[in-house]
Amino acid sequence: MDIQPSQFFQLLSDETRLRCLLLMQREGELCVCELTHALGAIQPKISRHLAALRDAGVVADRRRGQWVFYRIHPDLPEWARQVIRITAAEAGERPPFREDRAALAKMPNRPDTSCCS
Amino acid sequence: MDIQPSQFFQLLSDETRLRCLLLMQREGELCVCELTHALGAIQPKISRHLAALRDAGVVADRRRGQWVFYRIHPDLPEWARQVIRITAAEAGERPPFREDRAALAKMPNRPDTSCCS
DNA sequence: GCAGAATATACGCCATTCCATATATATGGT
DNA sequence: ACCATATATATGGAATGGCGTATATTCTGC
Repeated sequence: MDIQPSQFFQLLSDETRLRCLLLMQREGELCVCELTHALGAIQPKISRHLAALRDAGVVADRRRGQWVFYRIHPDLPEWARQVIRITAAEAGERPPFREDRAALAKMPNRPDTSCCS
Repeated sequence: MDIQPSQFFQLLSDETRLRCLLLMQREGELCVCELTHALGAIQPKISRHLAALRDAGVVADRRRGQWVFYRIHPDLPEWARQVIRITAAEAGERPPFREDRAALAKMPNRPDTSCCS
């Protein structure tokens, strides 16, 4: 579970992937439909980008019922976690990242809260 | 002189650019021929990547005689400098970054030292 | 088993990026 | 002015990457 710096940065270079990662950094585990709603994107687009992050070991996925929850991989090397943390601190209060969190907060029927686990 | 995170990461996602940046992080100012020698790359390749970094404000250039020296831009935002620093600390002792420094150290007639300034 | 919801993948298309070769520009020494 | 060195850019081709649409898979509730 090692990742080359250039590959890691390549994954962060896409705004959709970066928005997903920063959202996970703040919110913890999120399912595909939450990310889809928060970013205002179509589902295959989110799934495709999450697959890229998963294949590289940057995020981990966990199925719970019909939902699949993604989170920053617990075994992600510390330097990579630091990069994500620093970026979240810098950009987290600015568009489009701030708006992503706002949209997520307003999402109705979020799987975590709407139903028993 | 502001840079978007995704654009910054896109620039770091190319190994040639990353090697140049980490080398500048360690060595300070370097000219094109030093980077060309250290990476074992052809000159237009190095120039092209340096131009991309310069156009984004990630590095600054300074002409001194027939040489052009590049360095990490002094006005680069702190979060971006941190990302570079963290990456240098992580990868600096591993290939190919370690070898780049070794090759640079063995380079004959480096412009800084071979001649009066 | 079937219907519907959530997620994943396949496909074709377009945009971007990287490359090496060739050429242009700038500087210094004579 | 001329030549050599250092650097920059232009160009065309190959590879990569992102996109939306369509479709496949996986699960839940019945």
